[in-house]
Amino acid sequence: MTTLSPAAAADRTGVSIDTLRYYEREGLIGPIGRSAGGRRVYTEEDVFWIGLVTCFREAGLGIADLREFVAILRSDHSPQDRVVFLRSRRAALEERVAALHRAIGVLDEKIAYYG
Amino acid sequence: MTTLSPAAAADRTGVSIDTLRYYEREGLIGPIGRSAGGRRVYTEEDVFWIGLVTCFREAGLGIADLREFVAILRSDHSPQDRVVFLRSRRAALEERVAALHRAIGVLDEKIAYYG
DNA sequence: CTCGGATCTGGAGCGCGCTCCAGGTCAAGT
DNA sequence: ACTTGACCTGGAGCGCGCTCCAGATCCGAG
Repeated sequence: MTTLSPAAAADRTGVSIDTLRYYEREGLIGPIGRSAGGRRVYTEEDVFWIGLVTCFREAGLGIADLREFVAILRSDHSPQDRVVFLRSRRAALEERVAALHRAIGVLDEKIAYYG
Repeated sequence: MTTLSPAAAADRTGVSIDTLRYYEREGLIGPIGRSAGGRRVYTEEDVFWIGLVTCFREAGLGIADLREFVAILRSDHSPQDRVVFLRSRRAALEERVAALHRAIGVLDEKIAYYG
């Protein structure tokens, strides 16, 4: 199984080493395995999960939101509970999309005015 | 012409008095007129402009972005320059929409998995 | 005229999400 | 063995966007 050093993981994910440690402290990823000497060893699975976290961060979710997300997915909640949670998160993201479209609409008005 | 006290303006716009002052300091709105005694007097036009700023804030634009936006719209730039700027802002917002859709897609996968 | 609530200013404080630093450890090359 | 560089931990620092506070001023109600 291929594993990655902290530097390699940072390179692969586009997330800085400091931020990877921060995410781990906050419970968003990991816990990450360690080598005999105590260095972090990232698996492909870790990298995948970091990708998910990054995706949500880019979408504007906060650290607390993601912590909750991780907690729900890893807990022993029923599939129904998970779906309820996931749908509520989805609705929140749709509302952000709507806010963006409102702003884009304003820009389009201005562009039409000057264009 | 109807004008509004700070409290009324805050009530109408949903923006706190402190934040209205902050936006004014930062050059996002105003300058707001003053009464004989030095209190702020908000016009309907001010309220409209605050609405625009709020719209962009809700869409995730930062204070610096909005300051630039205001500066461009108020300056004597040519219509072409304004349109170029507005289009670049529009593209940035579209990218945010794309990021949100990626995240929504991830949620949909999870929902499909559990649902 | 007095009282109390709204507002003023300048500046401090705060939560978030990193980012950086000091001081020490581990590991590979020479 | 020695050097060098990546990595470790705990904690400080920072930029953003407010939010709150102290102390002073204004102004409408009684």
